[in-house]
Amino acid sequence: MARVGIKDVAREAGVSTATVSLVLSGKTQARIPAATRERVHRVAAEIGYAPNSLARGLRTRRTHTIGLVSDQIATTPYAVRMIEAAQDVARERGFLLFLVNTGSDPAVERASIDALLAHQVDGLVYACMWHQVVEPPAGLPAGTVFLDARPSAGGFPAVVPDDHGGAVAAVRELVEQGHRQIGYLASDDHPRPIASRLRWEGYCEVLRGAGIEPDPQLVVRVPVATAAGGAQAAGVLLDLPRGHRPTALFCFNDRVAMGAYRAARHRGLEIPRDLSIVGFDDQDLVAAALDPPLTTVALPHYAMGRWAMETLLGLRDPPADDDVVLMPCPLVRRDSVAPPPA
Amino acid sequence: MARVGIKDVAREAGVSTATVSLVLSGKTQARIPAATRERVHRVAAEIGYAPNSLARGLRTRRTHTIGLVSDQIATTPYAVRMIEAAQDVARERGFLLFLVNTGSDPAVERASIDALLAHQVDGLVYACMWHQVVEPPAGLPAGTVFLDARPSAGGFPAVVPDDHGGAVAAVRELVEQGHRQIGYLASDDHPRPIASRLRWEGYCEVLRGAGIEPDPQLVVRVPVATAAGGAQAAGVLLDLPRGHRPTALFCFNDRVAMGAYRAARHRGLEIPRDLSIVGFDDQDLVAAALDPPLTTVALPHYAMGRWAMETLLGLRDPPADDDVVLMPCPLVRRDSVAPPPA
DNA sequence: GAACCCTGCTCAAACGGTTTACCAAGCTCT
DNA sequence: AGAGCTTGGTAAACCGTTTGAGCAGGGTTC
Repeated sequence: MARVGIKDVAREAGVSTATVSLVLSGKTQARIPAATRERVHRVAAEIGYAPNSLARGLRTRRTHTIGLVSDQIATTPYAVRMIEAAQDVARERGFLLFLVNTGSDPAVERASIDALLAHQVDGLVYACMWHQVVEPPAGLPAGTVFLDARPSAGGFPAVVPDDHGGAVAAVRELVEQGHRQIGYLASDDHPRPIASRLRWEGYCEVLRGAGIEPDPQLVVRVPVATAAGGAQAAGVLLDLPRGHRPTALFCFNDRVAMGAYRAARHRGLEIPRDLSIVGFDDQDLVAAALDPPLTTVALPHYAMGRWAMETLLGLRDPPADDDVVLMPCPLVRRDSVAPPPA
Repeated sequence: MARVGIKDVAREAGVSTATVSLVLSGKTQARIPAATRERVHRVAAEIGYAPNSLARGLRTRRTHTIGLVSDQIATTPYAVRMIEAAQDVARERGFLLFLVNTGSDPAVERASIDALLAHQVDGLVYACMWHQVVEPPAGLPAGTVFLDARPSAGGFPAVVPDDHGGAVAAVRELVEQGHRQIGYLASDDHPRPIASRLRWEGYCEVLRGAGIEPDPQLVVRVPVATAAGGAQAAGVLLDLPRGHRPTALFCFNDRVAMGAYRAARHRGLEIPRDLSIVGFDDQDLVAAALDPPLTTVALPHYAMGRWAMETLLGLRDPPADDDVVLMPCPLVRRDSVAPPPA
């Protein structure tokens, strides 16, 4: 059973393949009377014509496919929203998305990019699951969009979360409630130095703005940003002598905050009465599920994913060269912040 | 700057395009001496030849692409491991993966499948993010593999988690510790009737096997399977009069278990001393992060994803028609189970 | 009545590979 | 010497579509 092609339609409709092509691809400027158009459409439907995008792509040099290469896809669950967003935009515009997960292996990355280019993708998104600065692999086509990653030397459109701004909002929330002694549970996790540094800078900036000199004793690095690490790190801050102990904790992320909850509970501290906590990431699985629900800063994964695909498809003006777009990270107020105890 | 093609290589190497094709596609049975092969390869590398998979696919009728259409991708974070697994297998075999997220919209689903077929994918995976029985859309090519979904009328290879077996393992763990009054926090969430029913059946089976008649009072449906719902549902069981109150809780999933922890804590019950809890799903973000870490049943997302892609690519024998493969759900022992209080 | 312009198409050349059939030259065997 | 085999290739069709150039025939204009 041979596939039915444009020439079968042409034969059945008594026209040439050129006409069929003209009609089916909706070239309205071609001078084809409505009667013929209708006949072609009818025949095509009758005999079950299905187009072959390969042939079309070969001829037109546009495939309506986009490649998305990502370092990871499943490790940080909510980051997958970026991929969802990119896919949504692509689909809305009639594009199909090739998804590749390189596991951060440069050889795989190379091979994947080559395979995608061999498949004549119309564009590439280079995504990371955490905000990182990356050395772009050689041979990326111009116009490749960086998602949640900034190319070390610029030269590509890129979007990353505004970690600094998010931290400012978070810490300002605490300061406005009257806190003066605010601890920061920083990450020392391998791949996320920038995010932690930017958040720390935002933290310092707000404190200084409020006339508080950041106390180095109040920032502790958690070696691996999990609940266990957070519990331990929070512990050292909560065990500080009275008067030195922070009344609020700004946590590198929600998992660390989850650990901070545990540390507080073990010491009989009630949140937010005795201790205010704000997290980062808004992983709703943990942030909203904590008791009390955690005030945190949302990472704009969906917005970044959309932005990336939209600029790739030319639906919005790309930023000036070497300008990295900072996507706002909104504060999500829940119930873990209150004024400090008297 | 025209792309360099096979004919450029041919010209530079002083051979025909046929020879170049033969060499580059590694047809070892063709009688081409090593010297010529080497020359072709060298020239190709020198002038930066990059193959065009479209042209190749057009001719060979195989594109080395697979389409994966999924109802959702980001809602249940760890389910994305299925996609990762499928992608890993595809990549290992030199296949590229088209990812489509339909949002459960039949029109989008239709259009997406048509687009994938137009792109001449070599195969399709139809995936759901929760174990479901689905009415397959019309026009799915034979051999389409169902992932975490069973086609209502059979006819396609399919793999789903062995919810029943997982529940048996979970409840047996409790029974073996000596529990006799075991509550079940069931789900009434809209899209997951099968999973909850199968787990419930496993629960009943183990109890009966141990000579315990399941007590309808001890199963409570949580309308929406979140921590909040779980806390509420667990509360009704924990507030039962002494002697009727369960000593252990089997939870539909880890989020519900998280709520059960909270309900227990509010009532001054210590886990596992006063109450044993086992979850389901092994969402490590919550299961491993709870205090104490939660004993639960793992959903074999990665294994199912691999299985799906492997059978699609013909790397393993497909099951007999209408046979749905049940992937084992292993019990993950952590610290939330102990013998009942004396 | 010649020149020109519409209208409604068609022709055929791409696009970039793969593959089948065939060929020329040289050697071997009888 | 001629048949037959081996070696090292090549020619050309083919995959399914798009698209620029062109053409036949009728109507209009000057």
